[in-house]
Amino acid sequence: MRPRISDVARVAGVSTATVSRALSQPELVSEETRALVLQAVEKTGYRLNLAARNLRQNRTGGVLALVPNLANPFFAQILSGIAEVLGPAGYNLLVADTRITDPDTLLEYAEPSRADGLIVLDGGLPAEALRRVPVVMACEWVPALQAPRVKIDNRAAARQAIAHLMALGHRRIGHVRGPRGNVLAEARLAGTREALEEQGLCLDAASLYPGDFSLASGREAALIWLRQDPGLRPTGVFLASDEMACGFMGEVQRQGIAVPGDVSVIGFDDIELIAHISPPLTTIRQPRAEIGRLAARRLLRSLEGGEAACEDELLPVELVLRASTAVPPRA
Amino acid sequence: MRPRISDVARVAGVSTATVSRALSQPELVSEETRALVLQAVEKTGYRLNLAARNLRQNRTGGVLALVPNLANPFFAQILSGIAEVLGPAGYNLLVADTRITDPDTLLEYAEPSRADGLIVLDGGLPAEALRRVPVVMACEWVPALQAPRVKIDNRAAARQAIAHLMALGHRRIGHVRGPRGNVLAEARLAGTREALEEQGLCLDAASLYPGDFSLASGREAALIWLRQDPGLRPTGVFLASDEMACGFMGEVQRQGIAVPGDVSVIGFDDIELIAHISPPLTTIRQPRAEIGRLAARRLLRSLEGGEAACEDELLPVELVLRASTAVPPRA
DNA sequence: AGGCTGAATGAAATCGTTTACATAAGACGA
DNA sequence: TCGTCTTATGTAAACGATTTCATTCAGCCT
Repeated sequence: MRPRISDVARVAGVSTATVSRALSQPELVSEETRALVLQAVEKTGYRLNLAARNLRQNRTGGVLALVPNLANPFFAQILSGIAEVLGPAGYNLLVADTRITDPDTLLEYAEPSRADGLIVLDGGLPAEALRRVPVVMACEWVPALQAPRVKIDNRAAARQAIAHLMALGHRRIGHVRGPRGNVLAEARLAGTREALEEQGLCLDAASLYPGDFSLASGREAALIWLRQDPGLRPTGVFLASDEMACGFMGEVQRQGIAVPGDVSVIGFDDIELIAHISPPLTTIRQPRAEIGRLAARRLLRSLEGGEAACEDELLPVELVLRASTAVPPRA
Repeated sequence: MRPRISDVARVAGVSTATVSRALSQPELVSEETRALVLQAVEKTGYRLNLAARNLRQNRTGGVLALVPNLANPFFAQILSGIAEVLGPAGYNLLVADTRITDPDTLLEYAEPSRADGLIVLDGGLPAEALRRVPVVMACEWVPALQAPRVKIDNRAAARQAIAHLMALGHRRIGHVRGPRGNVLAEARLAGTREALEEQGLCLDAASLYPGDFSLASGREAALIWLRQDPGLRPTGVFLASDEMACGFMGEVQRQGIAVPGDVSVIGFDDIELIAHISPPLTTIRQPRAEIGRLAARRLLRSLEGGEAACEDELLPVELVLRASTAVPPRA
């Protein structure tokens, strides 16, 4: 049988209260008692039962991350940042994939007896389900939910991407958007529109390609682009995710189109891989691990300090120039 | 205040025992009582306190996955498979990154009061730390630990890759290995050696490149390869991970080498992206999500059925032919 | 000396469930 | 009709910690 706190108490010749204190609030017991207790712990091989502590303290010691797609490397790096902060602070990291988990179960998850707090990475969740515990949103956000958001300025980032293409001399510029309704996709699209309109250009329907952030949808966009009139189609394409940019570039290259000779391509996120393909992809870097760390710290503050201010935290992005963008081809 | 089970009992006019039974073992109470209880639950807004249940039942309801690197998409997909099985079975998925977490904390994690079971994805962990709860190993494995392993036949898979290159006519074949001491890296290297030796060839030192599965190390291997005598260096290279293959191919392409015209490249894993770059990469597909699912099922069996047999589970791999391999260039 | 303070400790209540055991009421066969 | 089962329920004891409150004792001030 596993030793309990009372076994330690007996061996040390003190009460369970003292053992408890010696272990979790050492400054409350005398030095000699503390030594006695630690010795008894060693001797008995005692290990704290977390369920018991959690019950008594009415907490779980865990933080739940709600991820739209665990298989996506993008989120993996955010999780990594979250774990980095949570671990040392004494919290477990629980993860749930919101696409896999059915809505009822999800409701059960976002509950004080499951987790002390929530980090939401999926902007498509129902706000009502998330009101029962402290929440921080990272990257994406649920518009109806009032809670701290740790994110980048997607609109400004998109403008930066477009500005880059225009600075190179591109005038026919296309955009492959993310999924409809997704907050990131909409913000990036809006930024694209704005940047173009400021220069008297406009994003016409033929230059706006559907997409869903996935590789496959980037490829589909390429297929559409390839069918368009070479004299009219965009010479520069901004894609709302690096994955799509990869899919796009791979497909046009296979059809004999040169990047950046015939078309410039710029992505979004700066996932690791795109620096290593040929040509390396120009992109907007998003500090993923940092977003995770910040979100976790923010949540810890809510958990420990009570109610924190609900301001958004905007992280800077960076335009990473590589070899997939260049001046447009001569007509 | 959150309603407790006794509040429900009062409202329903029954005892707490009956409420508990009505909720978790409905077949034990009469139909009318059950209805009464459910009504009372609805009315009071009662939600089960998991900490209390866990304490009483002496379980945690969680399974911990130990991942060597959360930021790696490879593991993300395995996690996805694990989550898919665990959720419906009523278990939480906890994850810990073994590189981030310090060893002491890790020891605390692999503990009955933290998690009911463990899925180990890191072969480099100390076996002693993992003996306190049921364990299943997936992909990688801890040699000293006797526990079920869900994995592929890495050696046979490597032989398959080499056989493919030889069938195309390659005679000078290179291998970029994974990190030293890693069980996967060693198995793939062994398979490579075997396959070559069976055909009277041998893997000489100049054709064995160091690596650590990462993109960057693939690129380094490419730099070495590029410096070697074009008449002597390998015409076909098998890399122990797709990431390395990407790094390798990207770098040689940038130096004007054609793939597969000048050198054939074959990777390992079949991560999604490599099907979309140019040229699409030939590789060995590993069923990642399936590995995760299987490992989770296996663990559930241990948790519920008691001691299960400790046999390894070998999943099939598949040689995926794409465009990065072809006949060797004429000398 | 008496009273007050603060530190160190212990006794016992508490957290919210589940479940072993006891009880009561019908059903059934002999 | 009487035991004997079965079914449905209730009572109360766990589960293993933390924490409130009370107690003891030494030190210090007046």
